[in-house]
Amino acid sequence: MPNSPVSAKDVAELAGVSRAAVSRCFTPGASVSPETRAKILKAADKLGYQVNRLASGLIRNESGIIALICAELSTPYRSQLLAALTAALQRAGKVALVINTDRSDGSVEQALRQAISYRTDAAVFLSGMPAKSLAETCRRNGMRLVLINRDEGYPGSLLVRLADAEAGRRAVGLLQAAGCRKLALASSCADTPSLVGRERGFRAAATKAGLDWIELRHGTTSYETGLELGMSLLTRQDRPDGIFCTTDLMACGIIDCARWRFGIRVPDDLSLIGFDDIPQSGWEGYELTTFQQPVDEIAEKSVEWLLTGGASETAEEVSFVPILKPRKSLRRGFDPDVRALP
Amino acid sequence: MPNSPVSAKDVAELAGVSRAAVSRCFTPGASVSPETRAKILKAADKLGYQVNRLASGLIRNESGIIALICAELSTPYRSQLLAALTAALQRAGKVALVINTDRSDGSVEQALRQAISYRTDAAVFLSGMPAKSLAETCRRNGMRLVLINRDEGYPGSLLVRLADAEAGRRAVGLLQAAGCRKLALASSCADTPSLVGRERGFRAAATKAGLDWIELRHGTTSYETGLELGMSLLTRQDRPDGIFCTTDLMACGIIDCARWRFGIRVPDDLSLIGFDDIPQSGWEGYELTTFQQPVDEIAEKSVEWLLTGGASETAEEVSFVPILKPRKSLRRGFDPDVRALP
DNA sequence: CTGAAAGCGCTTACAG
DNA sequence: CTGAAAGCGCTTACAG
Repeated sequence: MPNSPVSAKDVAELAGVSRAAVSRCFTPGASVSPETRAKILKAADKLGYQVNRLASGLIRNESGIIALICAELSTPYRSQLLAALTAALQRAGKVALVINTDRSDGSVEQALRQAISYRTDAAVFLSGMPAKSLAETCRRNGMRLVLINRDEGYPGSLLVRLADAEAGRRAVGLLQAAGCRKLALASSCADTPSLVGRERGFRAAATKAGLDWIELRHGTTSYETGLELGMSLLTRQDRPDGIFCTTDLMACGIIDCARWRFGIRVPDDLSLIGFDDIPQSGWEGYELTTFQQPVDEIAEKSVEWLLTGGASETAEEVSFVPILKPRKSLRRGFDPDVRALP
Repeated sequence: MPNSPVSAKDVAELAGVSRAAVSRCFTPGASVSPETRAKILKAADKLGYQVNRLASGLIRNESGIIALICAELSTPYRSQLLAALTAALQRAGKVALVINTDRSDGSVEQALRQAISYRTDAAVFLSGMPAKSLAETCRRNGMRLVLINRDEGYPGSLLVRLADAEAGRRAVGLLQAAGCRKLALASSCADTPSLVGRERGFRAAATKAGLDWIELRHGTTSYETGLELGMSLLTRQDRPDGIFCTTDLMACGIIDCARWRFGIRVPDDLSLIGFDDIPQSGWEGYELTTFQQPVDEIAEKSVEWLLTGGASETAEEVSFVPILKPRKSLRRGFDPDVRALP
């Protein structure tokens, strides 16, 4: 029972070649003759040899590891993005190191230090944002950064943006078109760039349309917050009949609050638009009209950039526009031909 | 702009000590005098030094990386377990390499090979199961295995089990106590050890009680399957009034199907019990009575075993019993003192 | 407590 | 195409 994994040396001996030849055999593009390759492959297979990526990463200065830094990863939207990212990474022959961050101070910094110590080729931030100095350290170390749904990029990083404000703007138009008289903007206090963008767009459009609207922000970005948002909004004298909620998860809470606590019918008495298109939005109890985050495209694009891309000095940026996913939470009678709408 | 990360050598030079001293300074338990330690720490901090875990892993034969192998990780239950596991690992100073597996052949084998090539200290299987020969290879390489909700363990591995059959059994009693006349067992065709165990327990108890029950299995383990299960079950002549569904996700589908497609009231006309206790089960539209998987304890225990534990030759095993989480999907009037029930 | 030296498993110029 | 040799950044006996 050999307690040590087989190394290239073992394979070389069995195949009767040098360790360099073995190494070449597993290096794409290196030159080995068909005969030696065959001999080596045979020996490797027999011994169950796997290249030691720790060693090769050390020498080649490329570990093949990508850090995925993320808070609250069990949340529907996050876990979908995480799944898409790990899958895309795997298809590209890379591997994902998942690091949780929590609300505590220094948590993202610590995550990034972990990433650095494993010499990950890159770090993808699904949430949170590294301090500029730390980002600089990463870049010096040849580590690439992709920032998803963040405000600003850093030199040599990829910023993946979503047209959040645009969605907020469109929500106002859609709610109006659905015949809503009293609009509300519901959000959490998380103040992430995504939420802030959606809120801003809503405000801009509502202002422009000369509308008077209610605005409410509460707690964390969760289902429970949706419930509380619903409690506040739906007990008001001037109860809104059209709500744009910055997140599907919270919107589900509002719907449940409306339906089960107040008997308010969606969409008859209340129209609602969310954002994200989490799986639950499609469930029959919700049927939430929402803006879909193109999770797969985001993942695909991020990985593609990671793979190619000379480390440019400027911050690169890609933008996606969330696609409206019409379901049943907007009052009927509104024109289903969405393209014709604002 | 130095494009190479700082190494122990740089720190040693700046601090005026040997590279060995620097290494010791970052090795718990190694002997360094307070003065040299201070000098080194200062220099390291100034340079932004981070120990290269690739190199230390190589030399110490311990990478600090744990592979988490998992299919469909964006599913509510899986993503919760994944979050718990990564968090527990981080608290222990380890790091999680997340590998997706899909339904395709050889997918788990490939995942495990990835893990081996990164010389992960261990692999945790959240789903799927490695072939015995591969498991043996892992053990020879000093890699530990933890198998969650699997059927059998391997020598030197930890098997984490849940009392699935027990839950299935209790479900029958609870449904009976709720006054249900016609029971049904609803599941997917996934045939995982967990599902099979729950099904078996149900059957055993129903048989023992001399009950006649309907049994239906369908598709994958998903919300959509729940919908279809509902369609089949609720259109029957002898429509059941009590269902044990092996998974909350599917149970949510059944509830929605009953409520929105047939106007069947839960729990008045239909009682339901699920399994997992995913967050959605607590949402107001579901209020599903279910058995809770102790996700945090499972994660905690797994990591603890990973940290301690001489590699014993036998397969170790821990069992958890899922806790009944009473909500509102069981018909009222049934004794809320759950302890008194079967 | 400390440093010089050997070695982990690999890759990559460098000759041939 | 192939091998001998140097070197990646670290740790760990081994002396002192």
